[in-house]
Amino acid sequence: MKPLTFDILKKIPHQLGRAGVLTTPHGSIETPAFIVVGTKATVKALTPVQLKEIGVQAILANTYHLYLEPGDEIIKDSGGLHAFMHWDRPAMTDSGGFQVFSLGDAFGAGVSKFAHEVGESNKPKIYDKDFSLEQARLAHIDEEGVTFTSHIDGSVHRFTPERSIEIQHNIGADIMFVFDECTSPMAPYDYQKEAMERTHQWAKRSLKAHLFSNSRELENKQKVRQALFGIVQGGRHLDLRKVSAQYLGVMDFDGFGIGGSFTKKDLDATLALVNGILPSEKPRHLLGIGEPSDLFEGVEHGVDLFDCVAPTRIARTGMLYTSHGKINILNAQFVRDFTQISESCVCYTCSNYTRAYIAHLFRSREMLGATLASIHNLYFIVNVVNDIRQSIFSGTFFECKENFLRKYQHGG
RNA sequence: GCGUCGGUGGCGGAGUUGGUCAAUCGCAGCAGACUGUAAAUCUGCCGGGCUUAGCCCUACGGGGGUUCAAAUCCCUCCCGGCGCA
Repeated sequence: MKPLTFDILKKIPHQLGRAGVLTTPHGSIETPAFIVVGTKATVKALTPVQLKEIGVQAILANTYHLYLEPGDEIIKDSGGLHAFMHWDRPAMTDSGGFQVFSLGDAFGAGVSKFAHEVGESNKPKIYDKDFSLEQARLAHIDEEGVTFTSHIDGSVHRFTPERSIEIQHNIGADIMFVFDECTSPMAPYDYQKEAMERTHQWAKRSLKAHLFSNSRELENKQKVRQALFGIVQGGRHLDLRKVSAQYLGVMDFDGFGIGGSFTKKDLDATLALVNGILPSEKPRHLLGIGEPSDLFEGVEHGVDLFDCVAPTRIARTGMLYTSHGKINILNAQFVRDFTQISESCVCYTCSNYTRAYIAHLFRSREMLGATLASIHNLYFIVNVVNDIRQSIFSGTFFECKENFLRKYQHGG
């Protein structure tokens, strides 16, 4: 039996995009879908009840963080991630692969999921000439795996593909990801290639470890309920992306993640290429990307699942989505603004509170501000994707995209 | 009234063996950033003006003085705390 079934219900004509239903042991996910990030087995500032009220279909937790605290054994002994955090809908775990990047190459370097075009400098946070980023970084990579220095207490830990899978089995999410290496967009071509090849070897090892564990579980007559996604890498180079999609696409994964860092310019081309190669009957998850405009591009080019920290992270610093673009609620102009955050939004926050009130909460550092802002931003993003889904069924994807972006990007 | 300590930028509070002081730092304020969460975080600005990695004004209760040079020393006045009458 498979841990996952994926039914494609409707396609965007002449495009890779589609709408479907992904069914997991904890229920189904209507795709395309926005998966909410809950790194440490909690979506920051929100309760599961609030998440459900928003319409969140699934959450994504993180192997590295949960391994460090509270420890995957504790989660296992508590009955697994779902029981531990009281979340009964689908859940996924990222492998810790992204931390290879964020605690490694990206450490202190000011780089992230999106590379900026030339002209916008990525200013390193550390200017001291004698300061070695190489020494300061918290992750060191070799062929076998990655050695991490805990960002919490400085203790040293070792992740390999096999170890990541073992930890993810303990955590027990419905969908897991292979342990991969996410490279910096600044890295040279040769390194991107080397890292991609290493990621491919790790994918094989992850899959093997997963299947081996599964076969043992089956002998014990326990039902295997976890799915595993491979992760396509290749940085910003289309030739590498092609190789990666071809290499992983034929492997026995339940679905695929698309990882790495992009520029706004090369996201489209990369997705079109990769999703044109990956087997169409399996779900594809664009890892870590989810600004509104990215969602339209992603769906158009065949992405089924997204996750992104942006809506919750920026919410906690007072940045809110509106149909006319983002606003910083801390700006002076909102102090006496008694309208709702985003016109015609029917989320709990917009239904009951004014911009002036949210501004007051943020200015006085009241924690409810983070909660109300997170509710709004998640509702906004989740429903952008819901609207996209509906537009696929009604055959109006491009009208939907144009209408949304015209208002969102130009304030019209 | 006498004595004593103190009056610094919106606030708190450094600086008072004179120069490297438009003045540490914190708060408040004004902006910016954030895309598989080292993030309820981080960055910049924050007396005025300009051709803003720099320059020019006005500034450390008011006034006067000493000095090449004063927030820092002296005189005087005003205000506040405390003590004594």
